[in-house]
Amino acid sequence: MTENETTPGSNFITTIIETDLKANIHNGRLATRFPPEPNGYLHIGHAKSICLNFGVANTYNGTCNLRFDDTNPTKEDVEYVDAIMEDVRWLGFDWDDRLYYASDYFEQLFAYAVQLIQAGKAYVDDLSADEIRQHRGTLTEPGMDSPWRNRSVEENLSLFQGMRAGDFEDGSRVLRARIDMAHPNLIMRDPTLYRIRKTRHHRTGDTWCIYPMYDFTHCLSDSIEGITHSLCTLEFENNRTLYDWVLDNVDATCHPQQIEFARLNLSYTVLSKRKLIQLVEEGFVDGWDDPRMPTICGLRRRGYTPEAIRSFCDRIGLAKRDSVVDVALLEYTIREDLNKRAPRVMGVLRPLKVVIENYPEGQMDELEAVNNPEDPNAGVRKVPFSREIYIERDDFMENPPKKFYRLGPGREVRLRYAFFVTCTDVIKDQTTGEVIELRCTYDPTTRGGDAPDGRKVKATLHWVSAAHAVDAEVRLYDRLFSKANPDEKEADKTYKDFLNPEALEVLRDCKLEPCLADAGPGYFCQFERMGYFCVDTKDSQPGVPVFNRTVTLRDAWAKLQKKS
RNA sequence: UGGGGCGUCGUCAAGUGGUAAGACACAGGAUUUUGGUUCCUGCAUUCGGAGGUUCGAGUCCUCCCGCCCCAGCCA
Repeated sequence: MTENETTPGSNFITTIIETDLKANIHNGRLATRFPPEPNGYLHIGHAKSICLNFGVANTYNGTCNLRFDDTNPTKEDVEYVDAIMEDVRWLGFDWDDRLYYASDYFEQLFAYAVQLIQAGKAYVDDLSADEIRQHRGTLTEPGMDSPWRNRSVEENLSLFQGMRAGDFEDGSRVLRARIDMAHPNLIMRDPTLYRIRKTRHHRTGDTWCIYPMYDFTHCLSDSIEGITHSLCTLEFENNRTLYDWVLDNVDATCHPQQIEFARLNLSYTVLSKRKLIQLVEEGFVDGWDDPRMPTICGLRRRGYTPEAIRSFCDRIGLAKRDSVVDVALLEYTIREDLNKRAPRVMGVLRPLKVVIENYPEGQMDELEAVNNPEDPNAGVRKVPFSREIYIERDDFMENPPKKFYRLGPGREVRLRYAFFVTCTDVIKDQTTGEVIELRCTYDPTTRGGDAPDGRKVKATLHWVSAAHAVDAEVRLYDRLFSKANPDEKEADKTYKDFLNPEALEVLRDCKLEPCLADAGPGYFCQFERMGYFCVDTKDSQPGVPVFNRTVTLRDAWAKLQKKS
């Protein structure tokens, strides 16, 4: 990847980093980390964090670790760690040998907890979860000390060892930091450090039955790894006080700086893990990699490229204010990337048969077509033309309105790279009145698409020779929600009520150019005038391709129609 | 109404006391064998509001308003 693709623009975090580097705060060292919990699939919001963390490491000659924050065995699974690694790699980032797991630090973390107990700064509490909540107080009232808050160091030590040894049941006791039950920041009212969970962990198995909490684990993991700047999202701002407290009250040598930034919100989509899970589990989509999903694997299957996603992340900026980025920007970045790279091909999605009456039966012509007008190196190809072809149903109107430039009775248009044709007759279904076929004549002197007499035509249509067409299924994808902010409160409605029924339309008798017969997974192209498409990685079979629409082309005509 | 944050164009976002970048979106126009691409043009006399300091304020001060986060043995 090129330098500027991974170089986020200047923002408040790069400003801090540059200042720190200049001041030699960490001996000129920069170390970041991307710390996902392996309890779900990565989505475009994670991509923002990945691009930030790996991006600044690249820019400032630092390092970025991949660390799994796997401290809650009830929610986590190796399925997710594998998927996360695949997605980070696919996005174009490399952690070299710096792959870590918080669970690797369980023994060290336990020792740090013992330090806290020995210093009288942590205690074993026998209160139930309910009682702890009741003792916590409220936003405006101070909490109350637990009756177990003043146990001796010896008793705490022995109890904590007992917790580790499995002597107590889940939920019967926790280890708590001994801070201040009247602290104005609720996070600091004797936060839980360890809980008992007799659950098998996907990496440590049954070695442990007590597991450290996020607030205790994260800062120490950062410290152990020598992280210099610990970048996280805004909802952890309150936790920073505890992050610093733990590091200040234990003999940690490295004290990273936690900096919070606003998480990504995208219009017309939801990004909360809880909602994404619901969409999958309740069958609103076909899985985590459903091309309608904002997950990395969904976007990948949809045809988004790593380059486009990185470009998007660079363009959205970074700040501390809550914001909603317009999904149009994401669509812009994929078009921008594919425009330069996608080969052009003709594909008729909703076919309408056209017979060229003055073109000899049984004859065939091979026309030369440019593979990509944006890329001379892409070369040319031959496209077969014959008496019977298909054009797009939307490219013909029996009673064309004012600004409709395409085909109509008696009108002449250009078939791309082929000939000028004029519509001479419209054939309809006797009973339904539906247009089922068009009769045209062609001008043989316009071969290639230019008229020797210099006459012009208002439209150029894509087409496919009927005899040579490849039949294919094409899936038209669109935005998952029809409402810009699906989370906005509206009388007894939830985001699920705003799912866009047109987010998926399956077309089964599409006619594609013959060169697409062997297109396999990984192939992407532009169907001229229609949009960018890619071969579906799951449902496509050799010889029977399935294409996914990644994004439409910008469409001035559609915009005009919408207006009227 | 405890504490922590945040308010600059429709949407993101620069700006760090010297006279409001850029991008997307939108609207015009030009070129075009994709109503695509590309190229031009327009798009905040004003920075949540009101006062104040200053020769000068989006930037500093005061007060007010609005939004977000925190009462998991989740992360």
